[in-house]
Amino acid sequence: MLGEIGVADTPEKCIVVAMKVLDPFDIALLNALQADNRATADALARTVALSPSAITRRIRRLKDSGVIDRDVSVLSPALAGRRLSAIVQIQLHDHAEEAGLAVLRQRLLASNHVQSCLEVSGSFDLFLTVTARDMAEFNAFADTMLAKDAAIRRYETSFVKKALKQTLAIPLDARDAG
Amino acid sequence: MLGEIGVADTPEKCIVVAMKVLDPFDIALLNALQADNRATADALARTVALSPSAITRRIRRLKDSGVIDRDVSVLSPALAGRRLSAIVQIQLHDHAEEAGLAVLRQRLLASNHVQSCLEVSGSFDLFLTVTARDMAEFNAFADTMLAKDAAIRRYETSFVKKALKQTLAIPLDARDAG
DNA sequence: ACTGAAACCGTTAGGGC
DNA sequence: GCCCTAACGGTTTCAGT
Repeated sequence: MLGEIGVADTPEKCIVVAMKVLDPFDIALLNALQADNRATADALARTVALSPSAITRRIRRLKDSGVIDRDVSVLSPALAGRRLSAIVQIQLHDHAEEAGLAVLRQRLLASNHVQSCLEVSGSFDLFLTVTARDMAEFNAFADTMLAKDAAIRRYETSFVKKALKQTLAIPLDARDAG
Repeated sequence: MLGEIGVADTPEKCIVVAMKVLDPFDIALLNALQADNRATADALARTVALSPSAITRRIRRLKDSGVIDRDVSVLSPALAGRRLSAIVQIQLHDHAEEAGLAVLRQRLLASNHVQSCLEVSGSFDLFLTVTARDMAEFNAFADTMLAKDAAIRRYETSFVKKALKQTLAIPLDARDAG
């Protein structure tokens, strides 16, 4: 569905395969949808200066071209607050084999306890956000997923006391237009 | 934006009041909607063993009661990959005044460069995920938001080399019912 | 300069809820 | 009533003659 990024056969234009460029209308639309994707075309038409049908056409196009990856519901932070969230910073072995790393990555991505998994620069290599019902479940996760893994040299855990903000929205502006 | 757990100070925040319990149908619905909130009631009815009209009723109720906080579009990771993401770990001054902290928190939450802001245990106090168009914009953010702030003792930045996974989904199961 | 295709837009009418 | 979808007609752009 979505092309791989940045294989720059053409320097500027290949943001997404089927999507030439994003014009200011697309930018406005994407920002609105990142805040509320259940807004009706009529409602969006009041914000974006387009007709409802033009809105729906563009949304359709943005989705088909893969600019919009998915549409999801976000549960209440209050609900999340009843659970346990942890930040896990992982240091890998310097000479870890790629095969072992691939297995680790795959296992982490497959686990629905893992909310985010980022490769980072610095003294640690991987950065996880982990969610669990309680400490027992987190310990089970750590024991089975992290402690035994041969590619992991060490890891450090910080527990989230309070989530003040969490979003995946990317703020776009005119400079993101093609 | 974020509700305190179980504290009903404002109508929108009191989650469990309007929502007595989540039964297994609600759990299944929430898991489905966290993956795809544009799924039609008919499609959901094939997964969840309920009629389409019952589905829409329940979704309506979950939204009104605040269990579902919001519905959003998530942009392509490929688009995000063109930008710069950073993890910023912040250590506050031991004797920082609450007033200064509140100002800092508010400024961080108001910035749309800040994707997540978490209070954590451990040697650092705050945990940020920051998105910026490029290094220049990130530096501008760090200079204006972090470097000058009196409440901040020090901060460490790790740059995201590759985002392998990012979601806000909370995996629910039968034990979350009741 | 002319033309035809393509990509837009906006307005409609029909169907569901 | 509102909402979504599909189809129609008008406008602009641009390549090629």
